[in-house]
Amino acid sequence: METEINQGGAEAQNAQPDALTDRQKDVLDTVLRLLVEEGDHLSMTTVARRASCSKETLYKWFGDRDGLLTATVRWQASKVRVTPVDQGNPDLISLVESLEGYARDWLKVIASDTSIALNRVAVSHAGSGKDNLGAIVLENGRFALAKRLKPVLDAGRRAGLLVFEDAETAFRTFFGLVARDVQIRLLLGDWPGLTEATIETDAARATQQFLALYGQNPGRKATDFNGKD
Amino acid sequence: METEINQGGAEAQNAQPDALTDRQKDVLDTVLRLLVEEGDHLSMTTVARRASCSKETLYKWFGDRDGLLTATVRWQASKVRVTPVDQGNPDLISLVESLEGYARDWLKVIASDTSIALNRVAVSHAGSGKDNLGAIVLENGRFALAKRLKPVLDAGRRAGLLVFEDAETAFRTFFGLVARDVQIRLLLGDWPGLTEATIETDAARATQQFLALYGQNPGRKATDFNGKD
DNA sequence: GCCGAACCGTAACGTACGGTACGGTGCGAT
DNA sequence: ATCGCACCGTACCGTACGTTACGGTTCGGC
Repeated sequence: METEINQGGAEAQNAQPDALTDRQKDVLDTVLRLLVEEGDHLSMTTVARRASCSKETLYKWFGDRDGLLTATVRWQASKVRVTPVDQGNPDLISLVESLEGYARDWLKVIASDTSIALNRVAVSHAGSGKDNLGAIVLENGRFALAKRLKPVLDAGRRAGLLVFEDAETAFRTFFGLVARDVQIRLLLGDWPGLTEATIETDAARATQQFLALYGQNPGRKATDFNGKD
Repeated sequence: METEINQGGAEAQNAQPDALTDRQKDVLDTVLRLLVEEGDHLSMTTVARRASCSKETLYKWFGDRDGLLTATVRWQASKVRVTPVDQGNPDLISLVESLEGYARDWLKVIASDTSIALNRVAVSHAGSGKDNLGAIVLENGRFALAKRLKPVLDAGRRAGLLVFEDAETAFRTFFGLVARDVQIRLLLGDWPGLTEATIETDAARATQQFLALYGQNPGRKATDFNGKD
């Protein structure tokens, strides 16, 4: 191990996930596991023991506790990164499949232990602005989803299958129809009973509802609320 | 001051908000203000100093730190309790007004500093199950809204204005259309730009969308997704 | 005027934890 | 062989904070 993640000497800085040693990734995976188990309550000593490394190494690599947490969030984010694929001119079937797929994946993500744990610590830290965990989580969660979904929406509009003025507003409606109260309930410790089966039907229902609102449909004046807000 | 809130001697217990002295309410209001200012980071010493009371009194009244936080959440919850009014046989105008009103109020609540602070601390505590702050917040937030809204939905159905099979599912859709990504973004420190004006238009948009999905409308087969999920 | 209860302010205690220092080990380079 | 380096394990330090203890003050009841 020759490189330190921190730049600038004494100050803890951000770590590029692609510049991580395998060993460092192991440590961050341990932190993730620990976060799921005991939330933000983890101590540097616990991390060091569970990761079989010394605290000195932790501080050398990640600067301080916040740096370790930030690197962990970045590391998890880098693991789920997906490249958006622009579909040229979809038909209704493929559009529905696409939307349902995104809805399914999103529900699976927000219902996963890791996502819940990460969002919890990010929410806790969002209060006192020491770090920007909230921004990172948001950037790799909700905003990343929007970036991947908007090309699909635009393609649907170009193909005449969707009617909307502002892709952002359309996306946020889709987001609301998919997530509903699930995420906040999970974060607050409630268990809305998300199984594989309900995720499937929820994704289908959200997609159908979205199409009912934004689908090209001569019988309904949808433009009343499809504009920018 | 003669009564202690705790029952059972050494253990910290829950406090009925209606059995609170004015002085105790003052203290809890101070805690609320402090929570907004510095989040979960508040210390008993800070509370005592800001509330001009002794730490001994805090512990006598509320048992321990968690008891104080729990009492604070309960106290805030008791302040916003509203009695649901069952409307007999509404017309479309009053139904729309009702729904828009709930949407407006809900958006105002989740965008308020107090709600954000309270939800943040509840989310933090939801990880390690020491207390049930998450359940309390949920019970007085999302579930209270459902309890107040369902009579309205049922009345709308009885009047033939709404078509749905399960009120819970209909409510969750309404919830999703209103809240969308607002709450999670606020909790994570993002600022989605909720002003009085946008809240107004958002509430109207959500209501229109909800009516498009669940409103009685001959031209559209809505029952495809209006069932129970 | 006196007593006791409730309360304030503060000092004190114990502990947990973030952060640092230091001795020891394995290993590649020379 | 041995030097340097990255790392492990652990002891250690300082501090912040939850919790308790205690002396002093106010105030209602007799």
